[in-house]
Amino acid sequence: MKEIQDREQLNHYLRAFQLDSVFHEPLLPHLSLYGFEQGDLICTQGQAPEYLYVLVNGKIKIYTTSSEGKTLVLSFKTPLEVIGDVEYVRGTPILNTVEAVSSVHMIGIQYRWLHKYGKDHAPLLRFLLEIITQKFYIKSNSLSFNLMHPVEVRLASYLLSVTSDESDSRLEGQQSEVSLSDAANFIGTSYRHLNRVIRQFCNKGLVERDKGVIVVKDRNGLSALAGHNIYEHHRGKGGTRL
Amino acid sequence: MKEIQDREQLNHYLRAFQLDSVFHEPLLPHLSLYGFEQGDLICTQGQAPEYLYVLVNGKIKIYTTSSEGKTLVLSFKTPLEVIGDVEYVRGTPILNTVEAVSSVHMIGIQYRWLHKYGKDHAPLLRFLLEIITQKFYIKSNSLSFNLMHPVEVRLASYLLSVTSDESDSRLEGQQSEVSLSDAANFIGTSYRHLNRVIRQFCNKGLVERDKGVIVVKDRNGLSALAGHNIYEHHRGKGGTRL
DNA sequence: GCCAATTCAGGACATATGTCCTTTCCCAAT
DNA sequence: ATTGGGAAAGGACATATGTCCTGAATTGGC
Repeated sequence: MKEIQDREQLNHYLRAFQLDSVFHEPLLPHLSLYGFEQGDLICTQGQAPEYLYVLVNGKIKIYTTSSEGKTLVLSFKTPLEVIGDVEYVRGTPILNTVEAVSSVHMIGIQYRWLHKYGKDHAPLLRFLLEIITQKFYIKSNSLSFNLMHPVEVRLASYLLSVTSDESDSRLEGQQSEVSLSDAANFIGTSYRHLNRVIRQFCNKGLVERDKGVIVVKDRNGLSALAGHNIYEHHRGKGGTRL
Repeated sequence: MKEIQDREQLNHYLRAFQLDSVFHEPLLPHLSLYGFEQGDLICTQGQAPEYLYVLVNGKIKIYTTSSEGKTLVLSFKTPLEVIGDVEYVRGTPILNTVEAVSSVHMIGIQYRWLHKYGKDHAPLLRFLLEIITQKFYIKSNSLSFNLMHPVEVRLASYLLSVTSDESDSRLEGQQSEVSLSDAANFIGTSYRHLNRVIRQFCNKGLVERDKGVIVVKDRNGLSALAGHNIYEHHRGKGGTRL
C-alpha cells in the first residue's frame, strides 16, 4: 500500500460517487487516497482495524480462512464498496481478509476521526446503513443459496454472474485475476469437484474449456439450471427510503 | 396479531431496553405494542413491509422458503432484536418469513413515521447500525461455518448453543417450541440425515434420546467436535465505537 | 530448444448427504 | 380396550462431494 498524494484525484472520486455529503467538511482533511497492487492485502482477518476504506477503483476479493486452513471466498467487490464498516460500528477485530485482485484505489479514513466528527452526522450514518444493509442482503441470499442448492446450480449461477456485465460470452480462467480455485472457494466446494462439474457442463455443451479458460456457450442453458437464482451483485439504486 | 393497548407496558419495555433515546419524542405517539401467539406469522417473505418491529419479549424464528418448497431456518432470536430494519433502509420486499415460536411482544412503528421523524435522528440511525452490523456479523459467521463444516460439527455446535444458556444439560425435542425438523432446517440438512448423525452421537455417548427428546450427556465431547466454532448468539456489549 | 518446477485435469476411492419408503410407536377419538 | 392417523426413527439406495494421488500440460530459466 502506498499513499497517493493527489488531492485532485481524491476529490474527483468523492464527486464521482457523490460522497461530498457523506464526508463533510470536518472529515475532509483526514481522508487519504491509497493505492494497492494486485495481490496486496488491504486488511487481515483477526487484526485490529484502524481505517475505514472506501473502494473507488479496481476489484477486491474478500475471504476468510478457517483454523484448519480452508479458504472461503466470500465475495468479489467493485466500487462503490466499503471495507471496515462493520468493524467500525461494532468495535471488533477484522472479520475477513481483503485482497486486491487488480490495481486498486481506496479512500481511507481513521476510525478516530470518523468517530470524532462523524458519529452524529446523519448523512454518514445513512450511507453506512445503505452499504451495510446491502451487504447483509447479499450475504443473506448467499447463505440460503449455498445451503439449498448443489454445486452444479451454484456454478451455473456464478458463471452467469461473472460473464454478464463484461463482454458477450466472457471467458474466465487462471491469469484473469480470478482463478479457478478462487471460483471453487467462492462456490464453497473443492477444486476437484469444481472440475468435475465443469466437465459435466462441457458434455452438455453449456461451456467449453480452452487452455484453462472457461468459455460460456449457452447462457440460456445455464439460466435454466440456475433457475432465477443469481449471485446477486444487486446494487440497489439506493436511498429509496432513507 | 393483536394490539396491546397498554401504554404503561410499552414504556416499561422502552426503559428496560434503553430505547428512550432511540425513539425520541416525535416518534413516541406512533409506537404500538403488539402481541403474537406461538405459530403466528409476524411477516411473510416477499410481501411489502409496513412496520419496523422491535422484539421485546418471547422467541421468534426466521426462515426462508425456496421456490422448490425447501425451508431454511436462518435463526432463532430473542430480545433485543429488530425485524424489518434491512427492508426499511433498502425499500425492498420482506426478505424472510418471521414466526413466533412462543408468545411474543413486539413494539411496532410504521415506516412512514420512522422516516418522517427519524431519518435525521442520529441515535436511531446508530441503533439501526448496531443491530444490523450484529446481524451481519452473525450471518457472516453462519455462512462460513455452514460452508466449511460437515453436519456433524454443525449439530454439535447447535446443541451446545441451545443448551448453554438454559438449564444444565437441557433437553430439546418436539413440543419444546423448537422441533427436530426445525433443527434440521436450521443446520441446513435433511431430517433424515439429522437423525443419522444423532444416532452417531448416541453411539459415542455424547447425547441420549428419550421419547423424541435429545439430552446432552457430554458437553466437552461436543465441544471437541465443534472445535471452538459455536453458532454465535454473539450479543456484543454494543456501542464501543459509535 | 530442453529440463525442472509448477499448475492443471482427471481417476479411484471414501465419505457425506439426500430421497424414498417402511416400520414402529404414541395418542386421540370412539 | 380398539383402531386409525400421524409423527418419529431408521433401512436401502442413489447422488453429491471430499481426499489423495497420478499423469498431462504449461511455464520460466538456462
